[in-house]
Amino acid sequence: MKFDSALLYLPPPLPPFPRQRALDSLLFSAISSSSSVLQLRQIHALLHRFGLHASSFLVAKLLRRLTDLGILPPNPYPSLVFSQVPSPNSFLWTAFIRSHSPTLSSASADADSPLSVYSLMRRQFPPPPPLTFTFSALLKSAQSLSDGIQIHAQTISIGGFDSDLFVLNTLIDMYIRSGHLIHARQVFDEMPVRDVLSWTSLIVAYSRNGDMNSAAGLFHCSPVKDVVSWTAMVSGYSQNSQPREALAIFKKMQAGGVAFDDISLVSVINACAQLGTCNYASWIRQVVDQAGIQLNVFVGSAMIDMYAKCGLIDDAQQVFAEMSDKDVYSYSAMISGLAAHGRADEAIHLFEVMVRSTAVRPNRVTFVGVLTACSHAGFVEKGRCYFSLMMNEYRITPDPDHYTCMVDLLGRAGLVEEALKLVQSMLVEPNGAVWGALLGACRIHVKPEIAKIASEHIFRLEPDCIGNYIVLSNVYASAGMLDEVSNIRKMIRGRGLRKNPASSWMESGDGVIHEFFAGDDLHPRSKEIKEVIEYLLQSLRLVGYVPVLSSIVYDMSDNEKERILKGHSEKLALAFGVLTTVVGGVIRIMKNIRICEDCHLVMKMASGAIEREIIVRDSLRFHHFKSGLCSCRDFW
DNA sequence: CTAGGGTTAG
Repeated sequence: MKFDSALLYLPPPLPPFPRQRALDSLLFSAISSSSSVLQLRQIHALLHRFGLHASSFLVAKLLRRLTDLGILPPNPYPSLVFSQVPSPNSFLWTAFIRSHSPTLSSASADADSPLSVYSLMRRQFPPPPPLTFTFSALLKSAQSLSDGIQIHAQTISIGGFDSDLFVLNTLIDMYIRSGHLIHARQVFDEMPVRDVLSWTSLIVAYSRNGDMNSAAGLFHCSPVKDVVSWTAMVSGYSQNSQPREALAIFKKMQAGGVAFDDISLVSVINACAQLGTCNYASWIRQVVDQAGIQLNVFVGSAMIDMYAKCGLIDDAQQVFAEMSDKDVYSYSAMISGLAAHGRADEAIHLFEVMVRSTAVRPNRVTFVGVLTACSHAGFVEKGRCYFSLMMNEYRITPDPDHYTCMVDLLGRAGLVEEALKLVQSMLVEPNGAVWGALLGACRIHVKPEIAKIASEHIFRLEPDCIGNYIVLSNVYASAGMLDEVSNIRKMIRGRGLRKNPASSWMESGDGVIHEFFAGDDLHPRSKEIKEVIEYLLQSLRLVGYVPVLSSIVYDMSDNEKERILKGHSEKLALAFGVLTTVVGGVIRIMKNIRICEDCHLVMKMASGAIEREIIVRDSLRFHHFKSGLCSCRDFW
């Protein structure tokens, strides 16, 4: 039997008197705008008073509002509300089915599942005709593939809806949610008609799977594109760490005359954060301002994060101050940013303000930020306090990220044995980062025995990560264990790993990136760069600079060590900065590994000698060098 | 009434 679906969309029959219709719509909007169960109960009482509690129209709205507020069965209230309607229509049944959506908590008993409510509906006499919404509600609540297939079968057996665009889109969505992209794709391929939603759903699914090639292929073929599908591509690239592609597709979107909105910009801001350069930061700020986009929590948090990652921590703070609404993301982004810039006191202060004077509750990410702040500043006791505060007060079970912070905190402060004990006491399996933090501590404090333990785990977890081998080799070299050093070298060769070279780079005013490798003379201005370094180091010697030869752990003559130190890539970048930036301007350098002691000393002294602020972003954090001092207070 | 968004460690 087929239904004429057009008939089903007719509005409910008009009530006899206009007065009552006005009352209906008054109550309807009252329900829509109510934000608590108490209010809904009061409205429900009003429905009784006016004899409207049997109205499918109003009760369906009431049920949907209850569902949105999370008042779901097994709470008896929705069923009570429903049961007061003697002959519910299809809309009300659908709302009732929706209210049985399985949520976070109790796996609902079979008798309470949306599907069983649907069977109940079909057993009515005469059965209310199902709507496309009915199947969409069922599909949305499907928890498993078999649920979904069963529901899909129902739509076919009843007929009429098996080729409905809305139902099929929901079906695609169901397959994607249950992780069956291939089934989703099959439905998509067999659909008689597709709209922009069908295309976008699949594009997003592919990009969440990390498959941007398939996503881009689909996007390219899609005959209809709108701001949402374009944004899906931008965010796909940005979430898959392809910021340049994200920006490229955003520019294409603009060129195509598609107006962006705040949601699109969030992904673009994110891409700029990954690039970490000031030019893109100021470009996107202009785009945001010119378009008159409000700094809501999404745009604002993304912006805070971006400024922090571009080394513009003051701008990040300014955005934070400008935001009228702040949530846990905004606070976490600001706290992590301050932590990365070594401004631990401010990070901790902000955390205290947040918990004391706002209703914002910290989450696990917030604590990662607070703990990193402590570890970057060497606040051992404070770090311990926040770690237990997190567990005891906020009932957050520490995850490997939190342990990484704690191991780093203890280990860097010299409590390497305690850090090892902490790792061994973990209830969750330590990951590579946790062991890596411990290994890093062993390098600073030369603990070859513990380094051996850490590296055994880390080589198992991250066999291809070259950095770990190098750190271990440096520990052995510092301890004078030369046999072990050559063993590591053999290991690296045996596993076919290659060093990715240390490099530093700078962005010039026109946005071009200039990259330098240790000891290279590839840059066109290499000759001048060398001259600047020579001149700079010589003048620094006059005010007491002595090369930190211990930064080179390998066995060679002091002259050779000095020559190598001179060629470190951040020194090349510094010299290039001196040559190319305006007098008095900030010199910003980025670096793919950690800065060495000798370069750190040179940066400090140079910042005083040439009266320039120098900001170095190494692989872990920012150093702000100014007037002969570093923001890290020489603790890194 | 189904498609796109922000904070996380070595």
